[in-house]
Amino acid sequence: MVRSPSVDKIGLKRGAWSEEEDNKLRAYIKRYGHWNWRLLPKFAGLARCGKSCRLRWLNYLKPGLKKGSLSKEEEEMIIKLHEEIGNKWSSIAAKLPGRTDNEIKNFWNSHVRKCMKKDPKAMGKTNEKSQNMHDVMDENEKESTDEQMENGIAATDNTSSTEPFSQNIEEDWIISENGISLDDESFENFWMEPILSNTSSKNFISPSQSSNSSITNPKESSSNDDFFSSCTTSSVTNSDEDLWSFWNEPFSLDTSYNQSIHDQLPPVEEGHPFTSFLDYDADDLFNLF
DNA sequence: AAAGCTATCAACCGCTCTATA
DNA sequence: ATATAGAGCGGTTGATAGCTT
Repeated sequence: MVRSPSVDKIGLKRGAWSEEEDNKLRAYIKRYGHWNWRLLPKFAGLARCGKSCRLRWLNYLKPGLKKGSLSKEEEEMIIKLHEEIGNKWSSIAAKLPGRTDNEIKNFWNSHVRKCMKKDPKAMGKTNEKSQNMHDVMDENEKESTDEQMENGIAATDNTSSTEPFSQNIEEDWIISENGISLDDESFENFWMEPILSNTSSKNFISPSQSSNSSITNPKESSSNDDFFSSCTTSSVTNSDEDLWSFWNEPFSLDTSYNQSIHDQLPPVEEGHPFTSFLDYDADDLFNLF
C-alpha cells in the first residue's frame, strides 16, 4: 500500500513517510503554519521535497480529516457532484468536510472500475447519464451491505478511524476548545529537533510569507540582542506589518504554551506599531521562548 | 498452503493557475 | 506585458493486504 523508501538524486527521501517524519511535519506546521512549502522541509528538518510535505499534510496529517470508508451519504454526494462538475476532485472534496480530493479520486477510480466490470454499458454514459452509474453503485452497495449484515457489521457507520493519526493524536497533541496544541514535552522536543537538526538553518522566515523577511530564531541566537536586532536592522526588511504577523501568526494557534507566553505580556493591539513590542524588556521576552 | 489476482490508497508526476516582480 | 516561482490540481503508479483459485 505504501511505496518503499528511496532517495532521489539530490538526497531527498521519497516513498512512505515514517512516524518520526510525520511528527516533525505536524509539529512544525502547528507551530508556524505552512508559509512556504518549498522551504518548509528545510526548516522542519525533513529530507523531503516541499511538494511531498504538502501532500502528506493535506491528505493525511491535517487535523479534522475523516478516516475510514466513505458513508453511503458521502458516496451519493460524490456521485451527484461528479455528475454536475466532473473530475473536479478538489471541488467535490470541498463539499465533503474531512475528505480529501485524493480520497475521493481514489474512491471514484476504484468504484468506476468496479462498475465497469458489472455494467460496461452504463459506464459509457457516465457523464450524461450518471443515473445508470448510480443504479449500478446502488446494487453494489446493497451487496456490500448484505455482506456486512451477514458478518454482523453495522452497515452505515464507516467513520470510525483505524489510521495511525487518530490512534496517536491524543498522545501527540492536547485537544482543547482552543484548538490543538503540543504538550510541553513534545513542544520542547519540537524546539530541539526540527530546528536544530539542520544547523545551517539559523533563520526562519516569518509566516507572513514575505520571502525577504527573516527573523533570527531566538533559540539559535547567540544573544538576545541578535534576536531583537534581527527584527529591526535595516539589512532585514521586515515591515511593521511583517513583524506584527510574525508575532501574532505563529502564536495565534492557541497552543497552551503560546497562550502562557501571551498571558505574561502586556496586550498588543492590532495595528499597534510593532516598535511597542520592542519596548518590552528583551531579556524577559527571550526567557519566555 | 501457495500462487496468482484484484482492490485499495499513499505517493509521485507533470501540467496549469496565480501571484509577484 | 512578460518572466518566474510557488501552489494546486488531476492523472497515474506501485506496494501490499486480502481474496480467489
